[in-house]
Amino acid sequence: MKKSSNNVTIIDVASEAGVSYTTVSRVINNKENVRPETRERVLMAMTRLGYVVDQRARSLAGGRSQVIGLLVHDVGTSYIGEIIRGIDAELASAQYDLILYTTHRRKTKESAYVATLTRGLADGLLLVLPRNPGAYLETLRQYHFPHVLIDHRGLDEETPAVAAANRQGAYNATKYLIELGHQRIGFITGAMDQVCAQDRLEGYKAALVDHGIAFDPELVYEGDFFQPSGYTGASALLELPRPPSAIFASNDVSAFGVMEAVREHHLHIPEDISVVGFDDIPQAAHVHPPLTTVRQPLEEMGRIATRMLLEYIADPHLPVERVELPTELVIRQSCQPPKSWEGGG
Amino acid sequence: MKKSSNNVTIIDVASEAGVSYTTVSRVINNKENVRPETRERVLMAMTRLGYVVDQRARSLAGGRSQVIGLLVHDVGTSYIGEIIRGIDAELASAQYDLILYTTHRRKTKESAYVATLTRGLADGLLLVLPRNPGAYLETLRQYHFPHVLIDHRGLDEETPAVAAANRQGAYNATKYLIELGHQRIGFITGAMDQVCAQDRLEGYKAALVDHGIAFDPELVYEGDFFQPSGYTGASALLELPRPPSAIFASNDVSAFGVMEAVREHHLHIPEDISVVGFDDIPQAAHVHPPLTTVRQPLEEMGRIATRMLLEYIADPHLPVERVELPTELVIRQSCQPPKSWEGGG
DNA sequence: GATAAAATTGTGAACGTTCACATTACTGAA
DNA sequence: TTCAGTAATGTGAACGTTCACAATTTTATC
Repeated sequence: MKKSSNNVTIIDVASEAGVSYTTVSRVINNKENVRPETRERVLMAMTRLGYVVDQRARSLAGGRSQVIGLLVHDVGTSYIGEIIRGIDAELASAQYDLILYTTHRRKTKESAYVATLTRGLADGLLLVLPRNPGAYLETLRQYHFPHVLIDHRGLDEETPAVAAANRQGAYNATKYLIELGHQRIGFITGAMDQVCAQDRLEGYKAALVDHGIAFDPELVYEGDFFQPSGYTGASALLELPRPPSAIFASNDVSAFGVMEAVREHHLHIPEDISVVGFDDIPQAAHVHPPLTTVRQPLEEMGRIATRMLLEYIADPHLPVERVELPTELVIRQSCQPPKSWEGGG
Repeated sequence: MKKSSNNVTIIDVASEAGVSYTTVSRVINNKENVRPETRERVLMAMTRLGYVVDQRARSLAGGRSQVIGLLVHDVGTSYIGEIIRGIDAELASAQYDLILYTTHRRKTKESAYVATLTRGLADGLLLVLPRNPGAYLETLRQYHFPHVLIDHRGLDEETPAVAAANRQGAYNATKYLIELGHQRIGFITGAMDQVCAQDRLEGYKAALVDHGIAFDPELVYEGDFFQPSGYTGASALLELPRPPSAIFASNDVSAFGVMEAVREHHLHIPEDISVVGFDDIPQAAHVHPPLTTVRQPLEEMGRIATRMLLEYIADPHLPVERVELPTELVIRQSCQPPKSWEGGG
């Protein structure tokens, strides 16, 4: 790496301070049993020489690397962005750094990849919404490598995880639409290989049933959480012989697609059709009209997962913890009672 | 770190394959002068034992860490997200990983912090829009640590950098508005301690002058690139005795703030007032009406900067390269000729 | 003032690699 | 067959730490 010539090491500091290198190490790591004046002398020498610890060496020798890994499939979405923000905040106070692994890029066998991670620089791993968690989790568990899942319930009860109350959120949003008077409510699903997408669909169905509305498969369009799927899904729903008076999309981004489709059909939100999203990403408040959506506490999820992970790193034998954070319906201006509705309740 | 017991090292592989550990190292690093059958044997042993290289040891011993650092002040914005996407794509093909450093969090002296970075795991550093580049760049240069600036021109011609043609972009957008017939064009600046914000203001001014329109300081509101500043700026401009017929915001996010303010004044875009942004972040296309904006090739900037950085890492003595990528006016539906305008040109 | 106990400091090895150099094995020409 | 020259492999040290343990100093107790 040839990191310049002025690599001042623990040994340089030691001779500058007139002590052994172990003592310097003790000072760095705030170990006890160092005489105050010695500590002081070492500290002085360190600043005088501009010493800074080499994480690689430290980690190799058995310490912590002070780095945690974050495994995501795509950076750059505001969904991930919000989560990272929470992680970062929590990491900052623990003096940890963050290494980013994106899954979409590797060709290697997933489990082999995870093995690399565990040998790598990270002390622990955060996984956001992994596509095929099986491959990862098994390896991680086998290596006893600290890890926490975000926005995913994992394979079984033995996986530490932080998720949102997806089912409940979808239930409440659907209930809200029903109570506004909607009877035909379209639903755009997320990527159905993901548990959260399944949960949201379930919540939607449950609310219908609980309110005496028959579930109509015709009103459900299988999407994938991306905007185009919201667009095509809504287009299909709007062209039904009996179109819905409201559409509930499984995330905000696909709700934006729905809004686009509605506009192209020369209909207005919320006068002609109500729209609800899920996530409450920042721009949900800033589209027109502002989107009513189910708020997922993304930043907090990142925060809590990080806190859990740091605890596992400190003590790998802590019991498995699984957190489900509440979701909250954020009512904005994209919903109103359907046109045909004659009031009452 | 206690990374499980099954830490298979180069030495285990060596004895499994019946060669010395150096030979294994040679195979791993694809060095020449290894007999094909020996190589084969080592490879077999590696897979059999599930060997995976320890980056920390490799890096310590003088190799590459295969990690580059990314210094940003805030993750979670789609501006950064787009850039990261480009970086990530480029890194993937080079088998590099990405470590994220956020500046807003450290209390330590900036230059001391950078020193840490250079001793850390990264082989090089990418800096996105640093707040006070002086502190960083001096240290980096002094340490001969490979680095590339993104979206910032740096202190002098000696800093490798990738930026966008901010001045030209602002010029063209302003010109576009003028050619639509606008004479009073409001301008919301970015954070004026940043060069890109200064450049955009300059481009705006230059276009006015070139088209014989006197620059009116009353029409310029000093913002900070965030949405609220766009909102308050536009509110102020709209309440002027002679309000502008178009507002040009220095980035998309503040343009969203402008749109909000326009709506609150019960005016319509583009009928009553035209709005232009800068950046072309993904949601610019999805607000209502879709925002006309100056496209900055964010992803490409990340990509190119990364490619440059990797070259510097491979050969630190390469000459300093400075790239300015063109910007492009993306015309959507947020602009039209002003109401009062009677055609002609 | 001697002695054990406790606090402080130092020593040596280890972590898993890469690199410079030394050694051995192989090739082909005299 | 012998010798040089090259290709292939091995050896030893180094990278900068931490950790277990050994050695030393200080403190407290009688």
